[in-house]
Amino acid sequence: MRTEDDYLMDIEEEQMIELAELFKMFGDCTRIKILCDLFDGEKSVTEICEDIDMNQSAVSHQLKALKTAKLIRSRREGKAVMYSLDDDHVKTIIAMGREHIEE
Amino acid sequence: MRTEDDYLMDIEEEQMIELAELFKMFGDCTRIKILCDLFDGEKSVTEICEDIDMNQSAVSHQLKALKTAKLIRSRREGKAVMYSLDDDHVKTIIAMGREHIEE
DNA sequence: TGAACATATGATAATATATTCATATGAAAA
DNA sequence: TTTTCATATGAATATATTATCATATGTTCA
Repeated sequence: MRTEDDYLMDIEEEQMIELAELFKMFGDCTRIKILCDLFDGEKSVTEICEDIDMNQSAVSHQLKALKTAKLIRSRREGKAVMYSLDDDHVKTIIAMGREHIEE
Repeated sequence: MRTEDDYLMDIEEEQMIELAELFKMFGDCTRIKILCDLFDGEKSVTEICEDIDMNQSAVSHQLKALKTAKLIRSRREGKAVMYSLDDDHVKTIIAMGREHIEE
């Protein structure tokens, strides 16, 4: 039999998994660089590649991951695809991280 | 020759790596559970194991990682070792994460 | 239409990470 | 002082993750 407690525990479990998935996005150097790069505003894939000095394929793969996590969004502009931050919390989270490591 | 630009880039690079390392700590389900569990305050390893339903060895390994990242601290009390959060930013970072996933 | 540019994607290989098991260390109590 | 309880740790295995390569898709312009 499934008690209400079990149910609540599963909710928490689910949320923990989601939280971990989210923070995983910040836990990779390439992705963090992309996010920070987008602090300046919307940028094309090519621009991002140049800024963070990474090849196009690697960047595209990570952009996809960040988009799936709803941290960035994209729109096409001619040949280019422009990416930008899609969540105000991104800056806050990274700012908190910076404060932590600066201690 | 090493220009000042290179130097500054390396600083950023270093900080990005540190940031990613930090967020990696939040990017694992077991560790997130441990951190959230410690929101209640100081707990022994045994308590944590029970709360998050994980075996002692796995928990100890992750506690070590969290401690190295300076997110938690420990003190011995008799046979037990008590762990607690070591940084105010932890709660804020997780709170921001929660807000993100609740949208 | 096809050449040129920009981006995306699947497969693979290299690397990193987490859990488990066995055991070591450390403290307290019998 | 040896038994028991609590925690830590090294090694091994299993799994996940990332970058790279080759190539596909999509867009513009000659």
